Amino acid sequence: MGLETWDEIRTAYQVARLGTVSGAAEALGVHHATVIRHVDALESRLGVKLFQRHARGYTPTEAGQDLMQVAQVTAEQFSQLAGRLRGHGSAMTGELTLTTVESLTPLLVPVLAEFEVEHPDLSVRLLADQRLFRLEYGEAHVAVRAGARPDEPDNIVQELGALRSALCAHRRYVTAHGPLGDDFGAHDFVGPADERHRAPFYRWLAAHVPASRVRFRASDARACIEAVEAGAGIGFVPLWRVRNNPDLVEMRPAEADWAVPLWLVTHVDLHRTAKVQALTARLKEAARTWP
Amino acid sequence: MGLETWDEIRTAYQVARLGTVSGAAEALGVHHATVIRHVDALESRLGVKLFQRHARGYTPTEAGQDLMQVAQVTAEQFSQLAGRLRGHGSAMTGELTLTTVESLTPLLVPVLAEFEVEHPDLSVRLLADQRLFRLEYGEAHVAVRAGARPDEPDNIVQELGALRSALCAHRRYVTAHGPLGDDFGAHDFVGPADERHRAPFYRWLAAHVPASRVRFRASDARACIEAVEAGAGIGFVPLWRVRNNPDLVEMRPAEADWAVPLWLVTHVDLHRTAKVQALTARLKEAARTWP
DNA sequence: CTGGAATCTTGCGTGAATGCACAATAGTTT
DNA sequence: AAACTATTGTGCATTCACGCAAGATTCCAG
Repeated sequence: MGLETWDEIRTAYQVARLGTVSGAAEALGVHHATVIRHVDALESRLGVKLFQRHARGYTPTEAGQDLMQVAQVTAEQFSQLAGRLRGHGSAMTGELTLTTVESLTPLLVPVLAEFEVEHPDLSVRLLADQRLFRLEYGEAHVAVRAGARPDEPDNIVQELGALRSALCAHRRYVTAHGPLGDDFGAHDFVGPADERHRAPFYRWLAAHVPASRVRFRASDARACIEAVEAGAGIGFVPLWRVRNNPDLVEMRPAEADWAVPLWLVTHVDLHRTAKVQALTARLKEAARTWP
Repeated sequence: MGLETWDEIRTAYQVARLGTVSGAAEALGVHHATVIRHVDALESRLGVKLFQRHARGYTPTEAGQDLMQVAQVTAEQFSQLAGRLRGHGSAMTGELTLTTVESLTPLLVPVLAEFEVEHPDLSVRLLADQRLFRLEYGEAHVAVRAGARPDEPDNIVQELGALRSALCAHRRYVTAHGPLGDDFGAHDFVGPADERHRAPFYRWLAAHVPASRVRFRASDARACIEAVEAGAGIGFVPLWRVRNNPDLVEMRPAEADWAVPLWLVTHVDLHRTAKVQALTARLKEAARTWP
């Protein structure tokens, strides 16, 4: 209680610094009367005289000099702060956090690593977990989402290509069971624990493959892929993973219907910052080279 | 340019600290609409988003966190300042300057020395010079003036007794010239350089002693007294000085008309401070013991 | 000593900032 | 699932702070 109006302190500071009400008023861009009222209010609330008034101007008392010194430091702090804050919008410094689902991290990590090298003052953080990190609370600047188009308010959504998958199996499985024809009865499949899974390729699976032929089921997408790579059967594997694993055999090429759309999501408050703009541009550029 | 409204920074600080507009509004004692408007104004003027808005509250961005840290320091500084400022009015610390004419310093010095011992945190300063120090510009807190009652505006004037003088001479002079009767023709007097001097005892001198009998004249009061003490003739010497000098002889006792009134003057802005009150009380107490 | 310049001071009218009320949204609890 | 609470967002009326201008005082110069 006492110094709750910081603007009045600022006014008193200018008066103490310049010595006259008129000078302070000009420096502050306000009227003399306002300056006088601010000082009067401050003094009466504090119960202390800050200035001695005379016809030549205002001379600060000891209390006024004390206030002036404190306010001087404050003014400098705020000035520096203003400079830094402008930078926050346009400079490439500080942290930059991207969140996504775990299964996409192998795709994103190379892009992020390259991006971090290009911007040394930027500390890039990748937040991947089972749970969905929300942008609203400032946990991340950018999110890469898969599946249905996000439509949360205050979020800006951009297309980021699609994640195409092929029906694959380990070459050991192929040598044992032969290629995949139109008859699925002789083959083992890998699928989701939940038969009603919403992913487009799993809807295709449920529609075209008898449930009895899905011999391995897992709730986690990564587990399903690893099962395929271990030779448990035929399942959907993202094309980028197929390229990196020579032991995998494409039993049926990727169909357009199986593609899972990817979305680049940013919070509207952060979307215009240079950092976010640079990263989203980089991600969209990289997405064009994805299979 | 940018952070000129300190109140808005204070508002944003509370929002960043408490996380919600409502909480900040309650802490600040204003309506939450005001808080929103302050933050909006600050952001639009800076061109930087300070907060991410969501239904749970406001989460500070990096810029907002930066502002919060700076404002936190400022808030603490101002809080400490407020404490100190209250002290300035009621505590006995810092400087305390008293100004007077040179001739009164021997009377005041003992009182000030005693006062300084009683208040160790107080640094007492005595400003005495030929020129008159004015209280208006903060050069001194208290002034002791002699002569006509000061009537400068914004100054508080209190009576401080009177300076009584007697007509004295050195005992050598008395042995040489004899005592002072009603005939002044046989005596030598010491008087002011300006015959029309306004001091009451000098008016008496001009009225009762022929100018030709004033054999020694000096413009400085101290010089006149020293001339008397040196045996140059009969002159006016303050009673306190007579008491301290056994060589002086009172040729004619002090008359009430000769007394020079003393005034205790303080600036209205500083009059109520504890320091000034203590000193003026001490001075008035000491004045009662003066001859 | 008299005019002039600069300053502070104060009453008055206007406008911008504030408070209020209601709406909308999301999270929480029953 | 539904009611409840706590939050933000916005249009409208009001008030308070601001700018303006005239007055008062002091200091300075000729």
